[in-house]
Amino acid sequence: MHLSTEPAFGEVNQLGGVFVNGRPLPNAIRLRIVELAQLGIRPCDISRQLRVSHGCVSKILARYNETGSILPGAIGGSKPRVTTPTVVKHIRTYKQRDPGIFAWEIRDRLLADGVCDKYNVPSVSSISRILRNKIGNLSQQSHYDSHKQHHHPTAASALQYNHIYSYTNPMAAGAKVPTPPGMPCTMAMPRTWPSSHSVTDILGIRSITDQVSDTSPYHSPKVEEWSSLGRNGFQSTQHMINGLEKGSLDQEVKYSQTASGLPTVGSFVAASGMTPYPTSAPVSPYMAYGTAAPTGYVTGHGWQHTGGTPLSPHNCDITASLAFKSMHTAREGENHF
DNA sequence: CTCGTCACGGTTGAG
DNA sequence: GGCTCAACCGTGACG
Repeated sequence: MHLSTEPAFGEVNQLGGVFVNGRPLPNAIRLRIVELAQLGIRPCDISRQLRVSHGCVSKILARYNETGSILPGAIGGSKPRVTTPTVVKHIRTYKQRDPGIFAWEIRDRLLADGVCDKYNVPSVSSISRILRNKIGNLSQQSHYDSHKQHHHPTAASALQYNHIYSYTNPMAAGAKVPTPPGMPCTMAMPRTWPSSHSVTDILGIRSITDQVSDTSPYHSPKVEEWSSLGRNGFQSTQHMINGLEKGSLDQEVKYSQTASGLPTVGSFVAASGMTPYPTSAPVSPYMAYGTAAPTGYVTGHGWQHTGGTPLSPHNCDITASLAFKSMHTAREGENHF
């Protein structure tokens, strides 16, 4: 995007829809795409209605069909080459036992303990980085030992994810992971590499600090991370709706399509209980993406019993039709160390 | 007209 | 702390 004076407010595509180059569409829109498709609306119509390129609609639907997830894949980062969860865990342990331990000593111990061999042992600098970035506050973090695997996005942390362009997504979007045929999964892993996308996730440390003061009107969604988070913690289904975190969805409401008359929007939209884009909404390009939408939509998808969970205050008729395919299966694909 | 695909310019984040 | 690079993104165009 060309920035003249305006920060990253997105661009407008040929259909008049707002998008941000390089960033995923908001979950609310992704979800709507899937829902409309399930209502029998053709992709080309969905594209026009939501003002999302048909290529994108096609991609999202294809992914949904393949993985059962509407979520985008994990962006950025790289596959841990040496600092696998196991390695990190050991490093953490060493550090806990001997807070004064040097990185090189850790390295030696990793070798000595057979955790790594000479080919995959992390460099001293890698270890230092891990110590610095991930295990910095051991004294306060030791409690993670007991339940790091249950670390989940709490309401508090969820709040941190409230960005205009936010996704909180506990479950991953996992496009890449080969979903076993006939086993659609909403929680597909975003990456093929083991367990977590980030070491921090492995440690159960995360989140808030990363997200905190982010005032950018268009801040990164960081879905990816949340995906990772979710992998460990999405058990806390009470916050989730169909793999989406309610809070984030609410926020996504802000994402907007510059609301002004969509040609056919009315009819289709009505079908799904969606209100037309409010034109009066406050005006950041991302505001006001149809207030009713996300919450209503997401609610009560199959994997949470469809019948209006406490989570689905706005439960709407679409619910049933949106039965997200066999949800819970996914974790099978997860690697543990 | 519809839809699958892909080059492109972009962002992200672990290493 | 900055760089690299491979992952992902949605658009737009082509067939």
